[in-house]
Amino acid sequence: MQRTRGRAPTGGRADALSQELIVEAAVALLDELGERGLTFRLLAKQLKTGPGALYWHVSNKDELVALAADQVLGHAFAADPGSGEDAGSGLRALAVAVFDALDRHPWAASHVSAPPTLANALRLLDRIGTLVAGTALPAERHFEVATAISYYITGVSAQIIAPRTVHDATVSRDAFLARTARRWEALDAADYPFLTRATEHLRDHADRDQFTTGLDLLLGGLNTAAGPRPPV
Amino acid sequence: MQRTRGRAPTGGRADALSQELIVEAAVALLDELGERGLTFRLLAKQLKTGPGALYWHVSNKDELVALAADQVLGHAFAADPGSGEDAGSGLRALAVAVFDALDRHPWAASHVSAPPTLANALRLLDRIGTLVAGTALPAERHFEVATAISYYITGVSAQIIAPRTVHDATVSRDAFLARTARRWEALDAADYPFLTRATEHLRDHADRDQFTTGLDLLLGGLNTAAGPRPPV
DNA sequence: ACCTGAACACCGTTCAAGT
DNA sequence: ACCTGAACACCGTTCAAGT
Repeated sequence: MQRTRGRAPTGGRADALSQELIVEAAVALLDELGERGLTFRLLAKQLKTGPGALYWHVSNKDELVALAADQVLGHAFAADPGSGEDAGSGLRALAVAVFDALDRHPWAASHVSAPPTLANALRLLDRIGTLVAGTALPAERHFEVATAISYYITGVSAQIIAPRTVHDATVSRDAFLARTARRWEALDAADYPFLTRATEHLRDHADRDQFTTGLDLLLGGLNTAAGPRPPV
Repeated sequence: MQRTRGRAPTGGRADALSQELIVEAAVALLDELGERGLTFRLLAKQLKTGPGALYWHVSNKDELVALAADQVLGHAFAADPGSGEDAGSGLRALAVAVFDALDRHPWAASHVSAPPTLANALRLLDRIGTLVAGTALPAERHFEVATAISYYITGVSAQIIAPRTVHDATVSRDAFLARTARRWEALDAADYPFLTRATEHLRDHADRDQFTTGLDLLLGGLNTAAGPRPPV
């Protein structure tokens, strides 16, 4: 299970493999070729070994992709300005940093899963929880609220970002939205009264704004839940 | 693209294939064996044909799974009591119906993707939009708010439900939570001040409550956003 | 128009053998 | 302890041939 950590702990060959090295190379391949493009054969070739060698450091492809996605999640902490402000703005900044990190590595979005078990996912939930704990909310609600926020961040990011991994290779985002808008327009207005009038919004929408709209609703709900006390 | 619809439009053989038949059989196999267990060879055998025949009705496995997931989403409408109440309770009932439908078919959770293009996903967003339109919110915000709610429902459901498809075959949910709780306890309290104290909440938590906690926060935020008018 | 099934071009993963 | 690479047991998908 644990296998090697650390890089060539002394006396190892200079070009020794390690889980870090493998995950790093996997991220690069995933960025370039997507999840289907990542292959143990190809990855092994890049690292100048045989496919079997990789299995000494990761137990299978699922674990490898999960580790790679957690690596991407880690980028968010580098971008996040960190605390120093009130809980509300801290949560918002953190959420946006996660969205942006996943936005740059779309294949990762659908692989950040709950409850967290990997290093950076754990860090994320802990940070959210600590911010929530600095709120007017009663202590017994901290965990459920922190979890709800964490689920929103990763779940909604995945909803918005993951579809890109399917289409982007073949059609551009704009072309996809335009085609979808045309399909909505062609629907029967009696069956779909809302969608048939909403197509211009679909064409114009910015993904990041979609994410923050719901986020602000959720964080706004926090104020309500906490009662009329200092802003969260 | 379009291929056959409808079942044996007259003069067809009684046992003729159709997309509906294929999707129905796929749902059954997905329920039983999960996404990896669904195989064109196996599916063809169940339907007493060769694998090639399926490609006349669906273009590939991705499309088949997407259609199967949309089928599952359709179950939610059967369960939903429907309108007759205010927007807030209507949205809540619809959201919970979707969660429960996905809960019964966990493999589907990660395949409901946005923006909607398939029949039931379209219906869902239209229904949410219609409910939101019956709110005090200004009209120009209807689309973004409806989308935000829709993203919450499918995205957070997927976060909560999808992990089960990975573990359930090997370990039970309780065993997984217990193991995760133990890992959290073993973390350094200085690095993870929140998580190390939260493990009992993790063990006790009910998935469905996690979903509704965030949902109520989000819907509560709607009241704030709409100003002090009649409840949404 | 729709079905058949063999064949192609891959995969992830294992494992005996090496160093 | 770690690496090698051939081999196993599959896949999704295609396509010439049938009805």
